[in-house]
Amino acid sequence: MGHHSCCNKQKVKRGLWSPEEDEKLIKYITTYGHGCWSSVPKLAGLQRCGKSCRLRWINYLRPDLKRGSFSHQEASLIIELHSILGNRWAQIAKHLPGRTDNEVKNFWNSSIKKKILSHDIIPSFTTISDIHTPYNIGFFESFFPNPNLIQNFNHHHHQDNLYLPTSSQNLQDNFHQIDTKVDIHNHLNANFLHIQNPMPQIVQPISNPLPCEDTWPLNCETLHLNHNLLQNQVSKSDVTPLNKLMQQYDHNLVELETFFPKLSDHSFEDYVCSILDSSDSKEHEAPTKFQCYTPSIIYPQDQNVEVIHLDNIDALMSSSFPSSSSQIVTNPIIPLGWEHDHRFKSQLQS
DNA sequence: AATCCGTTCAACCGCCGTCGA
DNA sequence: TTCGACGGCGGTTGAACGGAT
Repeated sequence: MGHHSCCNKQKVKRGLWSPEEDEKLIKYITTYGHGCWSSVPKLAGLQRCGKSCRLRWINYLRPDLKRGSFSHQEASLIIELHSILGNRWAQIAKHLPGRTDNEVKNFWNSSIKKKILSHDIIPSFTTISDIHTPYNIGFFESFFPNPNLIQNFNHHHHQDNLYLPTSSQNLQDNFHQIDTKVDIHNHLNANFLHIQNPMPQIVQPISNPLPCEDTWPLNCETLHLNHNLLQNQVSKSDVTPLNKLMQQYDHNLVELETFFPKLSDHSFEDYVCSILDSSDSKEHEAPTKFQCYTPSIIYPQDQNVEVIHLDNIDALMSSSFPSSSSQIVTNPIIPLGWEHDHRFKSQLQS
C-alpha cells in the first residue's frame, strides 16, 4: 500500500474525521487559505496527510457546497451529461454548482445506475399491459421508445459502459410518476434525433422497411449545459461511451457503413464528433457543414437503404449551438433513390 | 431484541498529468 | 531531459445506518 510522500513523513491518522479535526481545518483554511496542501496538516495542527485534508475540504467542509438530495433536474442533467462525458465525474460536477465529483459519482453508482440495471429482470415484453415496474414504462421509454431495444440495451451495456440517450423532461417526469402507464408507441417523440441501434440482430431480412421502431432517441434539446465548459470536454480520443461504441466498429468499416450508410463522404464518427466537439466551429455559431449519416434499414436483397428519420438534426443542432441557423445539413450527397424523400427534396431545392 | 443484509457515502488508493528544480 | 513533489481524478473500500427477518 503506497501512500503519498507527504503521508510518509509523519504519523497520520486515517478514517473518519472528528468534529475537532474539522474545526481545525476550517479555522486554518478560512484564515490562511490552503496554499500547499502538503503543509496544511502541520500548520493546522492535524495528524492527517495533505491529501486527506484537501479531500475533506473539497468534498465536505467547503462553504459553497450544496447539501442534501439531488433534485430531479440535477438527476436528469447528470444522466444527460453522463451520456456525453462518460464517467468523468469532475467534468459532470462542474455543471452542478455546489456538487462535488464524489457526490455525483456516488449518486450515479448508488441510485441512477442501480435503477437502470434493475430493469434487467425484465427480459422482454410484447404488450404494454405486461409491464409492471416501479418506474413504469415511462422510465424505460425515456431511454428506449421501443421495447425491443431494452433487449439490445441489455446486450450492450456493461458495468461501466452505460450509454443512455434520453429525454430530460421524460426523465424528470419519471422520477415522480409511479403508476402511470404510457403507450410507448404514442411516445415516439418527433423531436428526437434517431440513430439506429447498431445491433446486428435488428437488421432483418425483409422486403419492406420496418416502422420507426428500431431507433433510439438521442435528445439533446433539453440539455441545459454550459456550452463553453462542455465543448472542450469531449474529443475523439476520449473514452466516452459514444466513442467506445464507435471504436467497436472501427475495425470493421464495412460493418459500420452497413448500419450508418453515408450521405456524404464523411465518417459517422466525424458526424458524432461534430455534435459533441464543436471546437472547430466558432462559439455560438452553427457549423457550416454537417456531416450526415442517417439511420437506416438495410435490405439484404439489394442493399438499398431507406431513411427512417432525418427530421430533427437541425433541432438538435440548434439546441447545441444557441444561435444556429435552421439550415444545418448542407450539400448532402443523396444516395440513389433517396431524393424522393420529401426531407431531402427540401435540401436539394435550397 | 438480536441478527442479517442491503444501501449510502465519506474516505482512501493508485494512477496520471503538470510543474519546477 | 530527468525526476520528484504535488494536485486532481476515477475506482474502490468499508463504516455507519436503516429496514427486514
